[in-house]
Amino acid sequence: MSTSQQAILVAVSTVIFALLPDRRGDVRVHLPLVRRTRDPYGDQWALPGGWVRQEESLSDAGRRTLAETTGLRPSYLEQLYTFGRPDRSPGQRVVSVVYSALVRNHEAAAAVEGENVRWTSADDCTGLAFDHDEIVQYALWRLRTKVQFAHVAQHFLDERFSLAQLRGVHEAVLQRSLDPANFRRQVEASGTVVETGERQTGGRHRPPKLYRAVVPDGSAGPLRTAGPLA
Amino acid sequence: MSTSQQAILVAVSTVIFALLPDRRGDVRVHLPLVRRTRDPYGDQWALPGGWVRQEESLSDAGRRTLAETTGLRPSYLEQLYTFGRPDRSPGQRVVSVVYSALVRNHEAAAAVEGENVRWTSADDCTGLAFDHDEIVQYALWRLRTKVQFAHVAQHFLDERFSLAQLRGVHEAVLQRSLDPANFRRQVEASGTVVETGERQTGGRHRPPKLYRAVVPDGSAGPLRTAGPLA
DNA sequence: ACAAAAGTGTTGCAGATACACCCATGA
DNA sequence: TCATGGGTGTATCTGCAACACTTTTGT
Repeated sequence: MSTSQQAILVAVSTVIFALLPDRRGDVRVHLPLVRRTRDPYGDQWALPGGWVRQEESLSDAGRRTLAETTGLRPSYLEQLYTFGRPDRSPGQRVVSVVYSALVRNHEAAAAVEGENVRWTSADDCTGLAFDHDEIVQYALWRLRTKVQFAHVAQHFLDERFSLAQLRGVHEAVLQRSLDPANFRRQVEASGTVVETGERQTGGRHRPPKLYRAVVPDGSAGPLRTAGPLA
Repeated sequence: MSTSQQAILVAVSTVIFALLPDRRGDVRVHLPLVRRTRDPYGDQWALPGGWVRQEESLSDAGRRTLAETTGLRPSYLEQLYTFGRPDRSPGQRVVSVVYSALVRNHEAAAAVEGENVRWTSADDCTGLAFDHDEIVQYALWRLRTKVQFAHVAQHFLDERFSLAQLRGVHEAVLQRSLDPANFRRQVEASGTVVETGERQTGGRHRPPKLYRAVVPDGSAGPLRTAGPLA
């Protein structure tokens, strides 16, 4: 036997975060779920995902299955963790490589909401199929402990944004208010966003400067162009 | 088709770090390599690893294949990343879940060094089979950017250790010298190590206090008993 | 007594927080 | 002119790096 085992299936799942208003109008972290149609956990809600095909990369599989099930097309997926307990899927052995991404609100709107796709508040999202509850908790913990200005700006906001918008994003993610003055200085010191020279007019107040994110990103996985300490 | 694909193989590899003296006597980060006997990359050096069996968890597979190839048995494996480029193994599609661990010197000595197992300095370790060069670089980057007092103490040192020993470990990992006074304060402030009350006698100098690591560890992956911000 | 390493104190710098204050706009 | 949020200045606090200094052992 040159390759002693065959019967392990490789799947991908995706945890997609967006900032949407909940019933009370507060902006909170949400994620899309899909209803399962087949039997392990039939009819229950689960993370978007599917099988990895022979010739596609893991992240491509994540992108493809996400698009197929929800219509979402995030630009950048980050690998989160690989789950492989032998009993995590009844009947067959499945190893799931889980990816995570952030999407802008108008991209989130592209999701084909309906009978089988639904956005849920990430904090009270429970009772999912398989070990997906655990996966969501871990993804949320990672989001909150590793927020970076440029990263969040680039993926939750449009190309140009005001610092107030960026602050709003951080406040929604971290669930606490931040001092505008100190937030501004931190962002400026980080060097990861830069002024565009433009201003946002139209509000009933002084028009804010607009910024854009700088940095190619690739922060949290192999293939970094130039990692820290390198 | 209930499960559309079958032909992806799941493997594990392990990057094991130990602090060993190099030819010049300097303590440096080393890792064990095994010589491949079969053909993709036959005779070349590679990370220890093997196929995941049907009924074992991914980390158990890591433990087992590491023991089979090298004789090493680290207590705690941490998942590093999952590599799955379609072309990373010639001929067949292989997804490799990579784990990392730290071992004490006397544990490292348990490795069956010989014709087919060799410890190498991690920094000038190149020309490995598959994409293993890339994996080693990433593991090393993670080790150096995420050094934590308790974590390193627990896995590189014996149960009781002096702060000088702990400092020596950090200096070897980070490849620079550290101020003893500041190091002591940082460690004490971290609260992750605690005095045992004992002292180390026998050196030709003032006997240092001995410490031991506190904390259940489980720091960098799901299944944390109580993660930050929880 | 001396060497060597353990351990303590002190100072200066850098970044973060808190908060007072001024600025520009729409209504 | 006032309400609203944009934007600046500044005192204070906190943590860390640097380094001088004292203490305790073995020889």
